[in-house]
Amino acid sequence: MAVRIAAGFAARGSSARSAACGLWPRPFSRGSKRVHAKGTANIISGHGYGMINLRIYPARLSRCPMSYPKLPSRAENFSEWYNQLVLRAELADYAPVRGCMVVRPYGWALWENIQKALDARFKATGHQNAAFPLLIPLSFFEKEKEHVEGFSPELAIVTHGGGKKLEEPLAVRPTSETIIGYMWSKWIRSYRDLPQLLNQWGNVVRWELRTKLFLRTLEFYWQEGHTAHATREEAEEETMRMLRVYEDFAVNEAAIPVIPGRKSESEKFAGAVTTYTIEAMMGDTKALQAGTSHFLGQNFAKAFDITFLDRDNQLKYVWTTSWGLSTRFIGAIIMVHGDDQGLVLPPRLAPIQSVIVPIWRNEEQRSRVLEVAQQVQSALQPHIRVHLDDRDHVTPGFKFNDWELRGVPVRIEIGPRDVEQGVVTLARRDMPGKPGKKTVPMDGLPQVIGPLLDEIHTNMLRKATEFRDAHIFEPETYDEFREVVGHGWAYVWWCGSPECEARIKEDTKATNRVIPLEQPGGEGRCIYCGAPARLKAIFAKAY
RNA sequence: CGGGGCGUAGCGCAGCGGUAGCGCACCGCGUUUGGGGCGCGGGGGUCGGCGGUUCGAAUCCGCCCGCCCCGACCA
Repeated sequence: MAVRIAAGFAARGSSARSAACGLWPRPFSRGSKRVHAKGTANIISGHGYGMINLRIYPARLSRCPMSYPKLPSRAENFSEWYNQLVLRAELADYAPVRGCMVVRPYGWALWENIQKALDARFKATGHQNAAFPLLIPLSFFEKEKEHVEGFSPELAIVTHGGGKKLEEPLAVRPTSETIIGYMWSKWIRSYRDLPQLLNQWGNVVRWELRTKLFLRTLEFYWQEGHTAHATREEAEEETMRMLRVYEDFAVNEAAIPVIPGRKSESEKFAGAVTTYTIEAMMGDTKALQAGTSHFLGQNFAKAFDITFLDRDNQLKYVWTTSWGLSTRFIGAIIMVHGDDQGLVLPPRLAPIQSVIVPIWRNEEQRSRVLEVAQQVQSALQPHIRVHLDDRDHVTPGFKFNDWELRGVPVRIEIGPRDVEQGVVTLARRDMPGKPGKKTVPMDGLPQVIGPLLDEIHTNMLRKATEFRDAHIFEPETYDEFREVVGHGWAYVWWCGSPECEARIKEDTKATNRVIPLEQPGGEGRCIYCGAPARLKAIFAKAY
């Protein structure tokens, strides 16, 4: 069993400060003391996070830390646009450790709203939350062959504790199938103990080589659901049920259209029998796996000896599933909806759903306008997450840009003219400029704002869907295929062979993203080899 | 780890042997405020680190550390 558990061989000496990144704050770069054995993380401090359920939307966001000339446009450099937007909107920042990020209050508030929306759905489908430890005996990873092969290269390993070398190294969890499997083998005796329907909110560590804020960081936050069932059918149903939960969440909370489907053998989770995904198209047409649900069969049951005595008095292995959605999803929200002005947050998840920007010319107007603004704030507070921007050291124009950068769905402008007439001016983030502006009476605002947020949600979903559909192509020939994966997705017949996938990847960088659940039926010819094919799959470049 | 680009004020940069600079941001005062206002004044630096060359190093040389992009691996 020559399994080498190597933690990331962090690119030592591999170059770089940023040319491109010269534009934003750099992490500390000095005073680093040498780390121990190459490839091992030595001391890990757990990152617990509390279940903070107060409704924090920062009472007063600090001003933009950077000089603020404009964001690069999406068309000119999508990657730069993304990096700068995350920093400027104060969603996250680089941590002193390569590949790690700090999620700032505004970003965390967004994550909390994601958590709330998902958690409610998990509870509604019968799951309970629990917490398993961050540290897992290294030996656990050797029990399931594919799992160890998949995860070994990216484990962070703790070798010392309390000043001494540990007898058995501990892995910082990259996912919790193993530790949960171990516990289930203790807890499960009979069919009466099934199903086990658990979920955990937490953080995991995977020693990735190439990182990007939210999309791929060494440590990330997520939810991992784990269930165990008496029968295969029940476990398969669970896998699909949770896939549909993710789909529902993406569409109805985040306004992100997704394609639910199955992953090919080469793309599936290490240790799964079948992996399902919700696949989303980003604004640069690249694909992103936005959530996954795995049918694990009896692989982990056998590795961890999770058995139960069934009604028929036979000892059987359980059937397990796992499913997860991570802070990566925030990256999806940014890249699906964002525009050249900045974030466009889906109203149901936005930390601040509406911001009030008061406008005045002199002291007298200031007090009058502010008073009205506060009344409007109070009137809206029971209904929506509203923030009054009463900063007086920046101009209204600055605030407009600032809140647009931060993606607040609705801006409420209140100036002397509005006060005079008993109205407010609303500006929609999803419709820049005059078309998105309208004047409404102050009185009816609480009744108007809810439907407006819904309309914005619907409009965002429609736009994202139209964009996606306009960039899904059905090439007939391989030449056409090569051409379209440069600027969109290719929806094509595929014979099912891993070799064709591998060749396509090597040739075009496009991978098999998803085999949609919804299939046209019939038969075609594999886009690569021309053999008879019964499946249509989506190939695309991906994050 | 392979290829490329880099490290000077919070951010972006100039300076490239002779006292550390500019723009933005920040602080104060005034004036402004319906789409990133303006003026005046002010604070802020072990020039990534260590060593070498030199009368003198941000600048030349060596080693190290770190960052970003592309590639191989991935939620």
